[in-house]
Amino acid sequence: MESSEDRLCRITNRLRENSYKLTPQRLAIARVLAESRDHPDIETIYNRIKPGFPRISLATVYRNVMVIKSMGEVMEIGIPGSGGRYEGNRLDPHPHAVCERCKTIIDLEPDGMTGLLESVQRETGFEITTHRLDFFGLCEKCRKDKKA
Amino acid sequence: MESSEDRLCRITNRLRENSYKLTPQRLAIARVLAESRDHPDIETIYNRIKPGFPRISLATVYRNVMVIKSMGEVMEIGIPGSGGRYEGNRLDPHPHAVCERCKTIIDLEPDGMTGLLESVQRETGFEITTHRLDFFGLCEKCRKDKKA
DNA sequence: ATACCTGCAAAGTATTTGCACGAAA
DNA sequence: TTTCGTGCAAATACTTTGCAGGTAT
Repeated sequence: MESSEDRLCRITNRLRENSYKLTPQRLAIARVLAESRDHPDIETIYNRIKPGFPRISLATVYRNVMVIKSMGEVMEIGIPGSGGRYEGNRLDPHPHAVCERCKTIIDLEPDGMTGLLESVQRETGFEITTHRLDFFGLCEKCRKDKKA
Repeated sequence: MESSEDRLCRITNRLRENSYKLTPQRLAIARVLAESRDHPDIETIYNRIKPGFPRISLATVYRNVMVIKSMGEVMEIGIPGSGGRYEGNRLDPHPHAVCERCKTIIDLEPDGMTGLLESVQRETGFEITTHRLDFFGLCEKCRKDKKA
């Protein structure tokens, strides 16, 4: 996996390329995305930034995550019954295991998706840009907690 | 594929089993779900019912889709940047091709997912209840429209 | 008769937008 | 200096909830 620093560099380069100004808030948001090994939602990102920027607003976080997403440098993982979750440390589509109880998201390794992808393009006539493969269920911890 | 009538029967039976009253509005919502070959959102369901029930409220549609979903008789397809979409005519998880421009959703046939599923359970310790595999891109029509 | 449902309006969430001031280039 | 970005507050969109009257069983 690319290092957090590499990811951050890449994001800031893309911001420059696209003539976005490198404000401290924007950089802080990019850093949180690049460094996160979990899959934070907007509010979590906001809370991680607040210690360094006590006056930052939620709107700024929304705006900048959207900017970075529009450049394709962060992926949104939408899970039913909760706001968007974001993954900025890797950009290749890969499967997730989502716990429906505690909302934990675990990254899985991609598996022969390419063959599948080609056959979908052929069958549907779609030009496929990305995909998602997510498994839903209960993680080990929640299985135990439920019994107790 | 199960016929719409079979699907509707199954849903009404499950409603009875769970002691839900069979109100005309509830039945109308179940029928729309059972008959839809597309993937309507709440408002679309509402609009399809309105001709027969001009005074039905959006809240009733929300409530009943939720009831039917809680019995596992309709699947929710969440796509980023739009409200929930619902699929009531088939219950087996299967892949979709989603057009990011016009939001059309096309059903695909499931493909050797079971092997993949087992290895995920083994690797993560999750108890997997369902999954989703969705491909995003541009449908043929939107590809042409974009060029024009 | 009873418990559940409905429509309406109000309240919640989550997210976006208008604006005046401030900061990056 | 110019253009863009920020924080704030208001607006929007989507969904849920409280309630009084109505309906299925």
